[in-house]
Amino acid sequence: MATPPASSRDKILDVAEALFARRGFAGVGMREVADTVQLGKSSLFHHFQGKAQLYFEVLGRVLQRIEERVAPILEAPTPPIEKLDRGVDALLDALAEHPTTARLLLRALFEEDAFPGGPLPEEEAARRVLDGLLARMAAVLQEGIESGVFRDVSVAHALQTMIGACVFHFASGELGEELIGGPLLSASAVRAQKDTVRQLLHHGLAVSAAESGEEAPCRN
Amino acid sequence: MATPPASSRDKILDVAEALFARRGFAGVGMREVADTVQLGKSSLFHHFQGKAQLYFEVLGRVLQRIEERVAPILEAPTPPIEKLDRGVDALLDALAEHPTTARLLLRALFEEDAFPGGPLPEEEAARRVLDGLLARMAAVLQEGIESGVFRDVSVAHALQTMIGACVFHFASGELGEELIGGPLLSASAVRAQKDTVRQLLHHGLAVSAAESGEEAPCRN
DNA sequence: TTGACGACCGACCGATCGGTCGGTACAGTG
DNA sequence: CACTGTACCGACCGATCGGTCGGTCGTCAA
Repeated sequence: MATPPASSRDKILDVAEALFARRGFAGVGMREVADTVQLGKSSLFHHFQGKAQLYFEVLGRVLQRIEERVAPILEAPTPPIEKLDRGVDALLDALAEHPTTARLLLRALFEEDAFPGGPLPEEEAARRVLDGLLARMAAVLQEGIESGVFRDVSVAHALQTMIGACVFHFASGELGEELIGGPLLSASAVRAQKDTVRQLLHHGLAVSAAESGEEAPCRN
Repeated sequence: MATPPASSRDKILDVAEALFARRGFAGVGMREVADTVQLGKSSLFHHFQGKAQLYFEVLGRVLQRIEERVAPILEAPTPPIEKLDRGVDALLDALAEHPTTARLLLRALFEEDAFPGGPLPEEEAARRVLDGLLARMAAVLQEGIESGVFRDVSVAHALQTMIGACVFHFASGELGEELIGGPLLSASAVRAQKDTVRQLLHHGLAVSAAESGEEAPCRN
């Protein structure tokens, strides 16, 4: 339709995503976005109504990407422990795919001051995607607890703790890289983080066979 | 010295802490800080060299508060599992005490763009406090793993996951309040979060008696 | 050839940004 | 009394902010 590789609109969204993740909504100027895309600042307002709309469109796109990966797994007719396992796996994959995602989402969580002029439709759309995802995750936990395969913890608190455990690694930036001694998104670091989270949840959330009755089956 | 209840300097720090936590470094203007403290904007520059110095002084104060609570526990001559238990407890208490702390720290983690004019002394001081705290936490994990009471996981990854699990709840804001259906910092919510984290770590990180005792030791 | 249209731009707007400057009020000290 | 230092302030600075406006250019249909 427009430029050969990607439309200007998509390029703006890509650039804005990276910048908003790095510096937050208030820390990014439309001028900076425009310069990076190599467009005039006025052109941004041709594609988007304003800074806020651009921001929420970026946010919605990111949430959509995650939902596409995770939601099918949580809806599949599989036992809750498998949903948990594969859901966490898919979530971490999604976070690892784009280096900006984790930071963008955490920042968005903090940016809860109401924007002037009432909520934009893009904001509400993004919110709906997030709420749906959270509800599906909570349902899995609930199901696992009711069927006795998960410990009897508060669903809400377990969900919050789980999210924190998953997301933090990918948002920890320089600090995390110093801790780990290498890039956060290297194949090995992602694998190690998956192992850590899986192990923590398997033993920490799921009731083990040893506890529930028989012996402890050793896997992997 | 100055005003009866608290010095202007401290009031500025208090207000700045709340505002930086809510809107981030770029989202807060010196004017807004000054208005809230009911001082002229110029007066802020009498107490602090500039916005960046104010910011890092706020950050350092927060980290100091946490270190004072947590460090003694991590240094005590107690078994690692008890250090973990009581350390997490103290950390969560510290986060619960000031509603702004968790957000401020997470935001600071993202704000890693170098500030113009090289790093300020306040920035380096805050960084040293944080590094020391992280090193002590890592040491506890290392000790636990070497003595066989913790699972053989990557110290760095476990540390990151643990921090995420602890901090996220207190930073989750409106979203978290909707999830748990009440204020994040109520006594009951804090207790529930402590229980969740403790349970997750106890079973997920520590090797249980059932596992380590008789049957085949589960490693990987 | 004309006209409509989408993409794009430079120039500009009022507001706000971090920060400076000169000055006032006052407490303490000799 | 004069002098000094601290706390504080209003006015102001250049730069940048989000956003608007009028207009140009190339494309495509009639």
